[in-house]
Amino acid sequence: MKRAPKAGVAPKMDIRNVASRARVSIATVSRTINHVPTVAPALAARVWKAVEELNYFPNTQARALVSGRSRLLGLIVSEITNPFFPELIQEFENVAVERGYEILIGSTNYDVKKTESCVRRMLERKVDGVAIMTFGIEELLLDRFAAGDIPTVFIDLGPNNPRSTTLVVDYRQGIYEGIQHLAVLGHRKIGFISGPLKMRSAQTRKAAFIDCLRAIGLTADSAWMVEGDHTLDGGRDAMQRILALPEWPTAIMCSNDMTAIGVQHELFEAKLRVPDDFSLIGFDDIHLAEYTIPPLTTVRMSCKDLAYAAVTDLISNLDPEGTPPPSKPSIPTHLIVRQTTGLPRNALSDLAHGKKSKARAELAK
Amino acid sequence: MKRAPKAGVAPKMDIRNVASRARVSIATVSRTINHVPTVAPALAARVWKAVEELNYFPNTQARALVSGRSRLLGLIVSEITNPFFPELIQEFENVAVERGYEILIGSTNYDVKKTESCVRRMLERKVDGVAIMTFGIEELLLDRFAAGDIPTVFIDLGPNNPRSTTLVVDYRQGIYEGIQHLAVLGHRKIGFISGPLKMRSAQTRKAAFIDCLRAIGLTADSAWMVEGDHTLDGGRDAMQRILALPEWPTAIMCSNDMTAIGVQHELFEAKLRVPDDFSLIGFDDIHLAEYTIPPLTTVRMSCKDLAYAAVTDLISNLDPEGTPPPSKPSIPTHLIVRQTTGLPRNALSDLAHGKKSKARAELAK
DNA sequence: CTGAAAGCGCTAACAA
DNA sequence: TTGTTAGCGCTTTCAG
Repeated sequence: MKRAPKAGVAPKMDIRNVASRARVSIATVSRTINHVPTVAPALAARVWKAVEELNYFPNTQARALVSGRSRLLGLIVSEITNPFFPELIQEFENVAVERGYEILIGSTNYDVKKTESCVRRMLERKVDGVAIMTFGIEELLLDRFAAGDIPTVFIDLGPNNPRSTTLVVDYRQGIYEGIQHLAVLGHRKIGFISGPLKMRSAQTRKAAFIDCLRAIGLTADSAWMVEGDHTLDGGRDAMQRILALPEWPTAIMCSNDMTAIGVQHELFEAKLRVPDDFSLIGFDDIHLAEYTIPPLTTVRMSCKDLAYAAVTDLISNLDPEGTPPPSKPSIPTHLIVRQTTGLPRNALSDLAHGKKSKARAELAK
Repeated sequence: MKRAPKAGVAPKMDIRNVASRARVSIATVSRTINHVPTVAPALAARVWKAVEELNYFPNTQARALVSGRSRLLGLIVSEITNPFFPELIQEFENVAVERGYEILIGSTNYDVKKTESCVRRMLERKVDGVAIMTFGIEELLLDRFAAGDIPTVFIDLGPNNPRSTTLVVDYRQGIYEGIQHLAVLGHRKIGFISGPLKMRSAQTRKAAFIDCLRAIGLTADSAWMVEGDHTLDGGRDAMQRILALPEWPTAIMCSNDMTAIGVQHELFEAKLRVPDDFSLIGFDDIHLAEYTIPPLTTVRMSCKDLAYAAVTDLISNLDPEGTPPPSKPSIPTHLIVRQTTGLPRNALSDLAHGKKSKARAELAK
């Protein structure tokens, strides 16, 4: 325990201390710190030296108060316990921190009360911008932030507001690849477990599914399209409902990976096998997807891309001088084939009976 | 689009607007808002009315600047992508928000650079307190916060500092139950996959494992105690190392659920079965544990309890007038039996040959 | 019980 | 180029 010159508590460093130690005015310190170019190198050097020696760093609150910018970014997700979001949060945080922003996280849990609380907290803390990554537009969110004139970035569909940008995800590509993959394997009866349909992006994914089915000449059977809620429990319940149906599909696409994991579980409980009895495709490609048993075939949507685009858009919307928001390539998605997809059940026996020469032909590929 | 009297942007409400509308001084408004009891009810009523009408809420930055308290709580976790932490974060956030605090999340990813960045960010934002839930004391964290005189709460082992409290988790109980459970099933060769041993709590859990083994008359075989890193990949790799051993244990305890899921995956890839070839016990009981295939037997540690205790301790450490930190019950853990534990492999055939009468006796229970 | 006034630490005119 | 100064919106003495 070395004797410290200063007694335990840090001696409250402020800009004035630095100024006097560097023998300049506080304005010069401020300029130096903020990299205003008009500071004489000699002075700047003295200032930085003092900063080092005193281990000074500016008071964020004061800065925010006077500048009106908090350097806080809001990030609203639907459910922090869905592993997709932590992955997204991590990426988001990385790039935000790198740019000098802190992030405030809010989880809506699909709950109106919680959503309102999120919005209010963000407004109160005066976030400079907010990313709404709930994959579901809630008018609620929209209006409140628009009213506060806070830049926002939404997914899929946002307000038509200059302060707001919209990230568009190309769901269709990945879903198409998935369906194509199933079709090649011989599947003709494909079910779909959607997200909560009150969310726009759940509808979008479902619509994409239906379109893609049609594109390869299949039609969607509405009995096989059931609504989930993007959770494990939801996936399990949805699968239960499908199993209660008089006729079963041979393959199922899920609106996200958690749903698919719930389905796998239900199938396990029902002593049904994946992919022997049911082929299964998820969506998101969370890290866990590689570890399910068997490993999940899924559509990858890069949360890295999403996060990067979100932060970038937000920040460029804040710094008017910054480059204008560049062209918006849509976030791509594509299929990752693992082990939950295989031939439809009975395919082999059907083959043996020569019933499906077409399937055999495709198998041969 | 109704014509708004005010043009789009909110007309920058401040305490002065409220004051003039309520025909009182700003000091009175401040007192009212802060529930200082000495405000005449009549005035208070006028103030609240004005607040309502103007839809006013105080500027957090200004408040923080003058009061020196940011109402921000830091929460440092080791890895936000480990599902245990989002569950913890959610609980933490719930109780913090309820008490009027916002939280700043930092994820260290077991990385020194990132850890330092976390600390610095928290310090810069002037958090009122910080919970270090990394399950691993890093001297680093300690010193920095102690120097800043910021209240902290650690898990397992923290600094001996009045501004700092320590949450103690009763690992032993749950681990003991787990080992007992395995022993009753007839397991005698039990392996352990720890967390990163540079973390204190990983050592603690391992020590608890060894002790419990001894307590029921078994001894730990050091070859079967391998180091993991609390991740899926780590669990998989650790299991690979175990499978490379000349002799295998019949059961494996893991230091957390992610490790166990990694193990399950590796076993699946190796065409080994759980629990037929290996019994498996996890730790944490994340929601997912119920959904693995087969569902994971694990030791539950309530992240709700943890989060609640952490926030409570922190806040009571901030409000000197608040109740002094109450007695510290340790966070309990206990076994949740699901389907990854069963008889040791060959138990049945051994029985048939009458080799293990002892096992038979226990089976009978 | 209430109001006037002095800052909290910093940035951004405006002068020099 | 640098320094002086006026606040940012709020809390908190200190008088009244």
